[in-house]
Order: sequence, then C-alpha cells, then structure tokens
Amino acid sequence: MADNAWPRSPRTSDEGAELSDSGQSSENGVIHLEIGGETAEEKEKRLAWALRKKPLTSKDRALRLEAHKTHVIALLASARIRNRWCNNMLLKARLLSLLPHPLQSAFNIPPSRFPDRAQRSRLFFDALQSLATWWSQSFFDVSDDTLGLRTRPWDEVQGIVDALPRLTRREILGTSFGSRGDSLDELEKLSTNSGGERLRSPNSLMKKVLQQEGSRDVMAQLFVALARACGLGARLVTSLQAIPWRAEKQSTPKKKKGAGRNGQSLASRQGNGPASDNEDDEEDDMEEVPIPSHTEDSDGGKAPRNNTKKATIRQAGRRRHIDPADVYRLRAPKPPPQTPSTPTAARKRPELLSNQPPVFWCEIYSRSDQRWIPVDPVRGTIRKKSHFEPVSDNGSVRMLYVVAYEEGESRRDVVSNTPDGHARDVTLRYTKNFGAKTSKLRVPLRKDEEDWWSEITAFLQRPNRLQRDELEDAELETSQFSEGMPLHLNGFKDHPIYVLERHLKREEVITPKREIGRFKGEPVYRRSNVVSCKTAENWMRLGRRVKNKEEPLKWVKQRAVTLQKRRMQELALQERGEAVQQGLYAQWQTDVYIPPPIHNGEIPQNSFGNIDLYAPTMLPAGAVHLPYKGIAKVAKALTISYAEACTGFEFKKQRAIPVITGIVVAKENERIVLDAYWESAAAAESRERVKKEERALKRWVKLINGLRVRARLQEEYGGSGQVGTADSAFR
DNA sequence: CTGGACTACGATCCTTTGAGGCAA
DNA sequence: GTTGCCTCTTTGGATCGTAGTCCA
Repeated sequence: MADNAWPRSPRTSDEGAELSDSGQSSENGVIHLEIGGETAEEKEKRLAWALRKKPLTSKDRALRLEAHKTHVIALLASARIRNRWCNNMLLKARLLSLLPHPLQSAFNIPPSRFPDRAQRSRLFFDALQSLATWWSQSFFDVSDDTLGLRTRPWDEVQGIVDALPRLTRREILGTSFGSRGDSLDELEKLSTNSGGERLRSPNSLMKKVLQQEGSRDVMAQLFVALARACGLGARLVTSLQAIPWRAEKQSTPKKKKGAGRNGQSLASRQGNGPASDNEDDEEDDMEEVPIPSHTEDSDGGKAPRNNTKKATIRQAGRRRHIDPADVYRLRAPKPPPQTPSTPTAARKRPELLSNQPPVFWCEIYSRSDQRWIPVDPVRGTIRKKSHFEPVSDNGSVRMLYVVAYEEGESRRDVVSNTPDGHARDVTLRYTKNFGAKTSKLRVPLRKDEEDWWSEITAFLQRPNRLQRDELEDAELETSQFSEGMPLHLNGFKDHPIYVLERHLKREEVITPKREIGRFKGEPVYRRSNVVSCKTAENWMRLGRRVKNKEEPLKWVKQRAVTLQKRRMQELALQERGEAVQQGLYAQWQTDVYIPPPIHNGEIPQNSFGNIDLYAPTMLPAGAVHLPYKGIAKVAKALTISYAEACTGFEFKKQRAIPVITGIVVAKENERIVLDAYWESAAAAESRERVKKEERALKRWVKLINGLRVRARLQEEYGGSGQVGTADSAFR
C-alpha cells in the first residue's frame, strides 16, 4: 500500500497548481500518500515476510510424494537386480576361489560333531567375524568414498533435473535414438559427478572383484555373493535412500558443511584437534576403511592377531596405491572434469560417505539361533544392528525403509532363473525410534486407503510364509514394543503404539481407558484402544443404526456447514445459551439397519418424499431398487407406489443436494414398471432419432439450397471472376 | 546455544434434503 | 396446471503441516 501512488481525487490536470500547495505533490498532479506510518524496521519485516520461503502447496506436496514413491520403487527394483547379480554362478565361483580355505571351512559346524547348540552358535559367529574381518581389511578396499547411494535434498535433485536437457516426448519414446543417447550420457555425467555409480552387468561386479576395490555399496553386494558362495543364507539388505518428500528445514548456508557431517565421525575422531576448515583435505588422506573400534571388544583374544594383520594389510594397500604397474589404478574412479557448458555453481565434489553408516549390508542366517545376523562388510562388524541407523535425520544417509532381499527359495530357483529374491521389510530391526520418528518420514497413511508401503512390500514378499518368517515377524514385533515410549511430545503424535489424550481426534475415544504409563504427568494409553466414533446420523449413512439403550461414548459440539443447520444452531444458542452437542458412538454400539418389510406394495417415504438407500442393506424386504434415470416419471404415470432412492449427497455452495439414483418399488410391481420403462425409453429413443433425422434433413435442405443459389449466381454473373466461396453463398 | 514447545498462518477436510420465478 | 430449469445466497470450524519465536 505504502509505495503506491494514488491520484488524490479525480480532478483535472489544470487544477494541478492548486494541488502543489499541499506540499507532497509531484508535477503531474499526482501525489504520493503514505497510508499508515511504517518505520523502516517494520517495512523490512514486512518484506521479509513477503519473501519468506512459503510452505509447500498441496500440489507441491503431492508432486513430492509421487516423486518419493517412484524413487522408492526404482530403488527397490535396482536393489533387486543387484541381488540377482549376487547369485551369478561365475561371480560366486570366482569369489570362492579367492577365499582362503580356512575361512570357508570354519563354517562347517555339523551338529553331529558339535551337539551343543550354544557352542555351534559361538563357532558360527567366530567364523562369520573372521570372514567379515578378512573381507573388510584384507580383501576389499573402498576406492572412492564419494561413490555410493545417498539421500539428496529435494532442491539438489531439482537442480540436477533443471540442468538436464529438455526431452521431447518423441525423444523419450526413442524414435530419435541419437539425441536420447546424448541425454542419457548427460544424465550419467551428472549422476557420476555427484557420487553416482553405474554398473551394467554382473561382469562389472566381477571386475571389481579382480580390482579388489570399489564403492562401499559394491563392497557389500560382493560380500553377499561371497556368503552365498559359501553356502550361507545371505540377504542383501539395503536402506532405501529415496528423495525426501517432506519440506526440509532450510539450513543456513554457512553451517551446511558442519551439519552434513554427523556426530559419529566427530566422535570417532575427537582428540585430533579442532575441526578445521581443511577437514576435507584431511579426509582425502584417509584412504583406508575406518577401522571399527568394536572389533577388539567383540573378538577378545583374537585382537592382537587382527592388529598385526591390519598393519600388514594397510601396507599392502598403500603399496598397491603407488604401484605404477597397477593397471586398475590408472583408471581410478575420479570425478570427471567439470564441463564448462553446465555452469551450475552448485556442482561441487560429492560429500564423503566414509562417516555415514552403510546403505548396503548383509544379513546371514544363523541356523543354530534361527535368526538373521546383521553383517556390515564395509566396517567388518557383525551383530551390531544399532550401528546402521544414522545419527542425523537429515544427513546424506537416512533410514526410512530397510529391505532385505533373499537369495531365492531354493537352488532350483536360482538355476532356473525364476523370479527369486523375495524381500522383507526389516526396518524395525535397525531403527531405534520407529514409531516416534521413522514411520513419520514414510509415505503418510491416507484414510480409506490401503497403506502404500504395505501394498508395495506385498509384491516383494514370499507368497508362502516359512517358519523363519514367522519367527522374524515375532522378533520385529518385539523390538517395536521394546522401543519404549517417545521422549518428546511430538513423538506421541501418530505413534503406532502410544497415544496421549491431547492428540486424540475429535471423533476418537479411548476405550477401555487403561493407562499404561505417564509422560510428564500425562497419562499414556495404547493406540490399539483408540476407537473411531460417529454420530448416529453418520452411522445411518453407512447403513447402521445405534442399538437400543446405547449411550454415546463422547459428546462433541455439533458441526454446522449448511446455512440451515447454522441458523438452527444459532437459534438454539440464543434460546438455551449453549451450543448444540451431538453424541458419538462406536461401531460396536451399532448394528446393520434392517428396515421394516413393505406391506401391500406400499413404499414408505421419509419426510423428504424419498427413501434412504445409502447401503444395499437398507432396501426393505419385498422391494427392489431400479436405478434408472427418469424411471420415476414412468412409475408415477402408472400410479404405482414408489419412492425415489437417495443414495448419497453432493455438497456445494454450503448446500447438501441429495443424489437420487432411480426408484424403489415393491417386488410385485417390478415387471410392470420395468416394461413400461423400457417401452417409454424405446419410445423416447425413437423420438430422439426422428428428431435427429429431421435436424439432419433440415441441414441438407439448407446446404442444397445454398449450393443451388451459388450455382445460379455463378451462372448469371460468373465467368472468370471470383464469385465467392460456398461459404459466402450461405450468408 | 540448542532443541523442544508453542504459535501463527494457510490449506484442507468435514459437512450431508431450498425457494422463487419463469418458460415450455 | 405441471414440470423443469435457472438463479439467488453466503462463506464455518476443526485439523494439519510448516516455519518462526520463545524459553528452559
């Protein structure tokens, strides 16, 4: 308002001289008025408010959700393909040939030789730990810590998408292959520039085996292949790094770097002096896999041996790095040079992942324990399920969906290449606060809709459940219940297990109201004791009626949306001085409404002159529903008792409009009414056809007359000159 | 100084049965 | 006289997500 220039009044310009006396005028008779004084501070505040980052619109949110879902599915598919690659016979054979024999034979723990189950279990863990240690410290190196899947913020992905050349529909469909290839190349360049990695076939994995180095993702995948080669039940586990759909808290630019690193890294490196600005350079020097600190304590007596081994390995690693004869070193995965054609300033080195928990890992089935054992092939740890969840919720690696792919049901599956690799959602095993935190980052549940994620996982699950599936389900469920109560108020919101009364929805009631704990003095209840209630009218809309003598579980203020309702409410407020309340009932307080049967073919009508038919069960016995448009007129002409069927409501302009779907008549009248209806419908149709024909004939007459006029004109006045088009002849 | 709680604001969902006038 | 169509009218409140502010 303040900056706008307003003509003070509709005076003409020759009065401008008079205006200039007011002191604020400009030459052309327009003066500037400031309405409502505003200090500079206020103005600044107002502008900042206008320029603030607006909350997402519903359209944005829907778009993000779709992008998130699509990405999740793509990642699932990708992981499934990698999982299948891990079954590749040649790959497994090659890995097995490189494995020192004692490491493999350590898994040979037959119950015949070791009758004690606990002992078998111990031996198995030892063997597994040795394998993981050998793998992570002797055999395989992470060559480039910037390579690997990770979560990217929405804006970053948007930037990448914006930098892509725009594809036309035809290009996407592949008719012009050349330009499509170019675009794919460009896409690949962009993705590798930001830490992506492209493997085309199991052969690519094979190459990494020979190189004995690769990204940490590949490292985990190859370990799965190795474990399968050893005959172990091995799952490829992955934490899907899908693009987040929620609006991110915008981080202040200067802080971004520090915030990106999570606390784990700083903790493990504390004592190295204050984190300086050249932190990145320091980390570039750390070519080795971070040595897990817990190896020693979990491994007791073996520790010294491991240490010496580690030392030699490190030397070997370094030797390899400087060996000029090493062909593979020459092709070290280095970020390609930046192309000047894409001037995105945001294109910088992708963040190191060495401080982040892995995205791919492994689960090995322990027969003696009948449990899946988490193995981290990158850090060389086993049985550390809590080490996979990142500390930060908005870092480069997040944990929302953790999916475990199995090898396949049987060897036959693998050989015959039938769809293998059933998968299970094992997120509960790895998250500490699933209910309070993780579940809220997923695709939100929608009312009256199946949960999207459970629909997706249903596709992946083994159709015939095995005993170990049941056992695992029980384990995961226990872990969810042992998760404990949230520590913060927000955690209780939409928590799958706990509720506070203050977070109840309007129509929700806790019953039975059994307190299971306290949060800051507030009683905590079970989510499973929350029931959703409805008013008696709403139950009727579903074809249910509140049973006799049932008392409402809850009283709430009545809602008034239509004008009529609101007026009634105001009236009541004035008369009695209190708002109209309405009672809510739970489903178990209702039963299916069965209307009284009809007598003598008479269809009862309600006060609106129709019959309520919100559900098929609301049709009275002895009556039929004839859902045809215009049938009421027929029944009326026949003077047969009927009622229009109200099957629902349309709501517009604060007015509820009943949806009428045909009529209800007595069963004995059905034949008569239907016959008459078909007859009248046929008559109406033929009338319509006659009308249509007449219209068509009229048009033909008009056209032919027009043409005749045109021909005559041409004949009389024509010759070589332009007489005009047929169009003009009609004017 | 950090992070949880609270608050403001906008979007979205819930709601659930006209009357009068005019022309065909 | 009946029927169908058009127009008029008025615009809440709970709840949720987001982002900023406040305070322990």
